[in-house]
Amino acid sequence: VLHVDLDQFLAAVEVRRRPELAGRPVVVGGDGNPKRPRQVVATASYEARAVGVHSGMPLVTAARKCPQAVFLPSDRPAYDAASAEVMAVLRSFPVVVEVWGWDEAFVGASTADPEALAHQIKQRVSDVTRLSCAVGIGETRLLAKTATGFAKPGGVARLTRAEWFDVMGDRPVTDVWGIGRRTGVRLAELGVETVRQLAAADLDQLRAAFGPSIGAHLKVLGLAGDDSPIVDEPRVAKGRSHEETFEHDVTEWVDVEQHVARMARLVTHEVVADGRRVTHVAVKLRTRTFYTRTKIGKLPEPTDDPDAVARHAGVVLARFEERRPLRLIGVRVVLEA
DNA sequence: TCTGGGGTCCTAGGACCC
DNA sequence: TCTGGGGTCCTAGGACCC
Repeated sequence: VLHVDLDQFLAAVEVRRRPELAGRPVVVGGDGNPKRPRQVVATASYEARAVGVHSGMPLVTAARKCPQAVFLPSDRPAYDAASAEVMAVLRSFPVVVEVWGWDEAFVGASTADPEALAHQIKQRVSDVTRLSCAVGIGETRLLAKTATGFAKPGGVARLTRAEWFDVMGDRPVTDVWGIGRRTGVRLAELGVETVRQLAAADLDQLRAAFGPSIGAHLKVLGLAGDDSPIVDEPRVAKGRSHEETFEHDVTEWVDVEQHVARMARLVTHEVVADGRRVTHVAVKLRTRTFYTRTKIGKLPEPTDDPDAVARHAGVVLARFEERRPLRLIGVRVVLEA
């Protein structure tokens, strides 16, 4: 398994079309205006990261830490296109390519010299797209993905099963891809803090605490992952969503209704263009205090009619009893298989 | 650090039925 | 009718990822 991960992807795409930005701290996110609140960093260039700017940080904070940075709006179509370029390069090799988001892919290959293949991939991606990437190599997705962390930026690294515990064994479980902060806290309550302890943890205890599926999965993660094959079948979308955080809270309920109807029609148009039909529609609301609730309703029958989805979204919205000012309104549709 | 947007998967629990 | 067990469908919410 090779894991290919583009370096500072969004920032790199921006620098590619504006070469004068090379070497400068670049911060991509929101509408590019760091004075406006309620926006966050999508990607920071390495120059900006060097002074503490990172993904998820409010733009306002990033501007304070790095006033000399160039702030740019997030340009989704540009990143979609750049991502497609990179994936096409990967598919030009005799390998299986499993796309994993905008800027990552797992590559399944049969080769005696994976390092050589990794360097060829890196070289061709660079030649064709002028974007750089890191490549991790391993016997499982998790080993390859973990190796990429050591390869960044722009390198090649390999992590074998045999090396797993030497490298990861004493690290906190949250260093493992797929284990977040919450699970880290719950594992700590069971006395499991390191990757080595997770690998040795009692399976029944994990299952009792996390459920049969997740419990077993956690132990597998502690053991460097399983060797489930890389597949290149295009993933069929399960749903589509659109949400907006407003700079100023939406206080009038009629405005909330209009936003919900607009977003419902928007996402329905998008999925209908892909030949899909909508089975459920969900509405998400978030107040100023970050109190967030979602309600979902099933349509009487699958539909491709944006107005029908908008009407049903209105019915779901009406089930919310509290009508406080909202910082976020969102709509998600679930798609017929 | 006053906290985006777009996804996926899993679990719990209630309703309902036999 | 002081009351089992199993199954399915549905919604709410948690958790994680990029």
